[in-house]
Amino acid sequence: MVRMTARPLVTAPAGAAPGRMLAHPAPADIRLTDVLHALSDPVRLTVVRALAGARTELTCSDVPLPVTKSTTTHHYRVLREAGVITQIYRGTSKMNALRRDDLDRLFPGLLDSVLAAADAQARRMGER
Amino acid sequence: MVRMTARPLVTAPAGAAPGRMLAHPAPADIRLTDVLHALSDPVRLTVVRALAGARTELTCSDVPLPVTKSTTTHHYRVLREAGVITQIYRGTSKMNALRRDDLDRLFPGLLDSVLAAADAQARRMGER
DNA sequence: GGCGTAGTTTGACAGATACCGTACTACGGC
DNA sequence: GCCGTAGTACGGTATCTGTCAAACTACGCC
Repeated sequence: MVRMTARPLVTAPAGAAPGRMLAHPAPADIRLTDVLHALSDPVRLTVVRALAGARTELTCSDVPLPVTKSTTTHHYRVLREAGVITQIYRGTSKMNALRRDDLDRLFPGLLDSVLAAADAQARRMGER
Repeated sequence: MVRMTARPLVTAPAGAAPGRMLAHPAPADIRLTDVLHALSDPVRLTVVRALAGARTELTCSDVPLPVTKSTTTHHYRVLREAGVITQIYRGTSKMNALRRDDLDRLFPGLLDSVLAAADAQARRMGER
């Protein structure tokens, strides 16, 4: 049984100022209910689906969302704090990526089943 | 492509009064975000896990919860309205069951992966 | 340095939510 | 009919949540 690190993760570019550091929950602190809640919002589900389909990290503005920039900031923050994504500043942008490895290790199959469910839902909505 | 029924489902014992009828969303009206939200609450997740583990329907009070009866009523209602469970009155009680068939048809694998994730989380919390 | 852009902070708002307590309804058994 | 129990409606509370607007910070480019 491997004990997972319990220290919060911080991402920051080299030589970054404090305002450019982003705290993330350690894997051991990621809670299923927080993850499910983060994924239960339509806007955030759109973000996660986009990240899942991308070959690389995406900036916040790479994903068109039907809300303002400040609300976008809020949503990405929820995802980060729930442990669903990592974020790191790069220049004026912020790169986002799914914490696939962590999520798959903690909750095997969950992320993929949610993504598949979202695809199914979108298909159903699209054809109605 | 089979079009699913769009009419809300109503459960009621034979010859029941209106107050004993319970409306449920039709399968086509079940939304992934509503399901995920319903499952994202610790109390409701406890209910769902108990229902999943039971061989038969359970009454509301069969599942010990750390909240009052009125809050219990609220939680079961959220689950029903999200399409996660069915409820039907039987005498003074209300029988609850997971809508496994509907959920598996709409979102294949989702319920099982959430249940497995909840098991994993509980194991982790139990051993910490 | 100025400018434009990505993203943030702050405050506000309206609505939702989990929770409780109280009084109530409906039922089943005696 | 009475009693006990399962569950509900209602009102209230405190908190949360998604959203916006406005002002702001940080960066990269010229």
